[in-house]
Amino acid sequence: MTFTFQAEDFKRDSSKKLSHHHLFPLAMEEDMKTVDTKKAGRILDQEKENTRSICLLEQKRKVVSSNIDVPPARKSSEELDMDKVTAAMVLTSLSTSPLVRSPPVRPNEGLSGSWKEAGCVPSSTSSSGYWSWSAPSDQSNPSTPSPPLSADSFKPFRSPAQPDDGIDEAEAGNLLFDEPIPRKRKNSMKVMFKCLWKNCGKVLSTAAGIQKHIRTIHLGRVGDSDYSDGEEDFYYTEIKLNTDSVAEGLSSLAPVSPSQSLASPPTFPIPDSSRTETPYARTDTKLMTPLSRSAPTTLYLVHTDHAYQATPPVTIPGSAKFTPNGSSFSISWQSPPVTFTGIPVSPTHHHHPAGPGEQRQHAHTVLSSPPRGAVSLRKPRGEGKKCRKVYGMENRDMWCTACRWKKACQRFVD
DNA sequence: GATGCCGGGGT
DNA sequence: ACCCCGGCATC
Repeated sequence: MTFTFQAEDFKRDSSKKLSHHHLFPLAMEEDMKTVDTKKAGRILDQEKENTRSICLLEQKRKVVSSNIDVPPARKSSEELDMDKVTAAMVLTSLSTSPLVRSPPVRPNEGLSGSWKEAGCVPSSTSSSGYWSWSAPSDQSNPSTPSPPLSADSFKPFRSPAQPDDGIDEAEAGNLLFDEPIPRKRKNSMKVMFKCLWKNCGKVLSTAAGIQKHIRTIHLGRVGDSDYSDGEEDFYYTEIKLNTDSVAEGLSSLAPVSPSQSLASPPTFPIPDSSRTETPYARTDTKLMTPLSRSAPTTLYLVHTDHAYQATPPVTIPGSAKFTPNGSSFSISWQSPPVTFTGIPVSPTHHHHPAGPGEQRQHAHTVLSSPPRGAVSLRKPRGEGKKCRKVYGMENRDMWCTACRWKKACQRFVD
């Protein structure tokens, strides 16, 4: 059993975790072979995997039956049952503490892995990667918000009806955030669930609640039946309020107590994820990606330090005025992959934050037919102080990324 | 001269 | 994609 798990596990991770080789000499051999055969072609590989799976199952059977008297014929179904039970346990533990890296997950993986390879369910994680939160997909379709779900935030509230997914998510979490994460998750984490449906910012404290909300309100599932095809999962996200890192990052910024957002569900509860320079807080920011919000009348400067590389920032003008200075300025979070098409901004005043290409071109189309032939349609330099001016050359590491790269400043947009 | 940032190159 | 920098426009 144990051996099987290790070998299987190793096979799955072989492409990534080369550093673990010294732990499993046997597996290393296997792995090397796998690497070699990769060049020869996937078919061979597949064949090999299957054979190995069979061999391992055989081996497993021997080991188990030497200890326990089990009829071999029933073996597979029993294992499946145990699979489910273990998966349920794992999911339960996951739902209570999001980052429990519970060892039972791995053996489970091993087992399900062999079943999968035998042709049951293809594992999306091992082959094609993981969920991406910058999913550029259907922005055009208003009925599918397609929220940016990181594997990390996705994991804890997967419905137990899908044990396989739960396992995969767990693995994805491990793969994605292997190194620095453990200190992020502490018991100071508050978890809420926010509906991502357009113009609905409902926040509930339980996954079941939000699922029900989405089912009934948005998906129009009539009758309060508990039937769920898991679709709701895509329409809500988990809001983690890490009092530690947030407070850490916020120490010099606007004082917004996390509990405040807990106390006021109907309002928009996000603005505590402010700009920080700490990677941990930045990760948190990703977790708290709101997809849509009921249009606020105040100014929201939506950007991140890395907005230059990431999705373009969205600026919603309004009555309130933020005056950026060194210590406190815009509320920022990872801007969701939604294009705010209906914002009534007079084109002449659309001196927007220059984002990457797409946004720039958009500006050109909005601006009334720019003079032809002018090759360098350079936008006039903004008068606001930029990172360079504010922080100075000596504090270059405090600049926003764009400034550091001599790009249009993303922190102090004009 | 200082600053902002586009365009382009390196990895 | 990320990062850096030459060089130009603007202040």
